[in-house]
Amino acid sequence: MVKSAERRREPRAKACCSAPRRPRSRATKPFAALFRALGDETRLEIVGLLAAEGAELCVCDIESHFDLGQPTISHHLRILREARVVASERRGTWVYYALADGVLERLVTFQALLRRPS
Amino acid sequence: MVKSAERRREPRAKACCSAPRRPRSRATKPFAALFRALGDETRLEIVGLLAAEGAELCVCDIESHFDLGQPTISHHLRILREARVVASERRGTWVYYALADGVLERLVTFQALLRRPS
DNA sequence: GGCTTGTATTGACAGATGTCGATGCAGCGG
DNA sequence: CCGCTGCATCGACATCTGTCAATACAAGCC
Repeated sequence: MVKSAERRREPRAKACCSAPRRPRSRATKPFAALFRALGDETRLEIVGLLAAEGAELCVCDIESHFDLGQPTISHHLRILREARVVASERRGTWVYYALADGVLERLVTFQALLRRPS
Repeated sequence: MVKSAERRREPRAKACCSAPRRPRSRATKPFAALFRALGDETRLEIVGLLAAEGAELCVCDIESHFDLGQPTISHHLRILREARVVASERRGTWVYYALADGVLERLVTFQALLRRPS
């Protein structure tokens, strides 16, 4: 019952938090915008849609999968575009959206940050 | 009989968007909460901190890295905990936080969803 | 030119979110 | 017992965000 091994840090010292404010170690910040863009069910579903198609979809195609107005879809697409999650290209009347290059790479890079012990 | 335009939306069938509303293909939804938790700079920095330490940190240790009040840090830690990004354990007076198991696996799973052509 | 369709932008609104100060609560030590 | 320290919760506030209706813009067709 008595856990002999206090993992780290014996609470002997009065102050546990003696660490003097490290210098903002990691480059995690550039990922916040990416995750914020992915942190909405509708947008994530759009991403899944584009991944499932493996190709491009025009806005009205995407819109037809949701019970949301066209301006709302356009709004979400803009957020995804500004986070470089998707890319758009106009062809004639239609604007086609597809997954942007490098999205998977960015996720892999973030994973590496988590994995590396230092 | 037109397809189920439940809302006030009546798609005039036309050229590009004839795709008949696929059945919500992917299981992307469970990831939205994860990404929402990661979609904040402070929280992402906390995650990077715990990954960098490769171990546990008590709240006051974490707090000392930010110019934010203790209740705010506690709030972010709760969000991370509820998204199962971190896990907490009380030992004596202190509560230690560490990266939760399975975070990397969840990211890998999401990547696989993006990678798979269908 | 006008008309029609597809998409983006604007303005407004309710609800969610990040932050703080104040307070509560749990453990430890006197 | 009492006080102290580390952490969580509460209440309030300002800001951000998702949604809509209305409108503007772009490109093709009559």
